[in-house]
Amino acid sequence: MPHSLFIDIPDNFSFRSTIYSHGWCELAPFEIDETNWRLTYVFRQRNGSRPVAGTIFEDAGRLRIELGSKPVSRKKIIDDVRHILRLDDDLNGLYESVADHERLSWVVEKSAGRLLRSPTVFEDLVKTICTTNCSWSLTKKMVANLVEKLGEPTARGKRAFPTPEAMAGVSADFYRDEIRAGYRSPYFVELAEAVASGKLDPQSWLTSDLPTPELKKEMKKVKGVGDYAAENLLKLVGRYDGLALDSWLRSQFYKNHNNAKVCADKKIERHYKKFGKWRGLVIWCDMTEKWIN
DNA sequence: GCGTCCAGGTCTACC
DNA sequence: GGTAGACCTGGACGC
Repeated sequence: MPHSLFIDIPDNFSFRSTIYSHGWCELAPFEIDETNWRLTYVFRQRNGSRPVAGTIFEDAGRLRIELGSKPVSRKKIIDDVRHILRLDDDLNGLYESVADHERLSWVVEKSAGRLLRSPTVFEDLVKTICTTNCSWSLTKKMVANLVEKLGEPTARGKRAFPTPEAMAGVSADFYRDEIRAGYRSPYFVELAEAVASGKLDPQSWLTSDLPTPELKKEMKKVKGVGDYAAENLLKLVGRYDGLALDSWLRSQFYKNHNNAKVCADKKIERHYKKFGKWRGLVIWCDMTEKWIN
């Protein structure tokens, strides 16, 4: 007998647009079923209890979470789902800024703009470092290795994303040899030790009062986090005033707005300047239109 | 089969 | 503050 939880769907929310908003749905312990439009994630639980896998899908106008076993805390699972799907984000400002735009009005129609994220900023931070200077296939492999080799198993064998403590418990050689993380290996050891010891609290970035440029500086203190990674993380904590330009985003801009010719980042920045604090989200929606539509 | 390039960049040393 | 060179990995590509 499955254990199911239900969440009402808020206005301006699209389950499909959200779970397919960027590549995160392909990174373990997320799994996406594009045939039936279901998203599975392995949730950590409180009190040292085993993680539990949950599959999220739309069911009669609500979101249903079908769990592999009875949860210790229903509230913890629901809070995590609300967080990863950005159910409580207010994107009215984004929609107002693109509503009359010839090329971008679809964002309103499709209720796009909610970027899927992990339950913890630590997990998003590690995953973001795994996206730097490598192919997407290698990113997926590194993250899958982290989950497979360091994640705690559910009763049925799926695994959660590893805790900072678990990641701090292995050496740089382990990251090199088992995770295939290459030069990122010592970065992961340093990061995990800092978070496990309480010296660094990435979760506090969600509610930080720091202005965005200052918060970005804080993020860049983490080894392996540069401009792109910090701006990607800023988006995941709800700040969209950085473009998070990477090679993929640049190439898409060249194709869509510059006759496939390379141009300086400043030109890209000028193009989206008018969208103000929403510009990071606007460029992302603009470049991923084909994914959603 | 082998060498080179480069992908959802960043760090360090040097100027 | 700006820039060159090094850095792991693994898939794609040319030869």
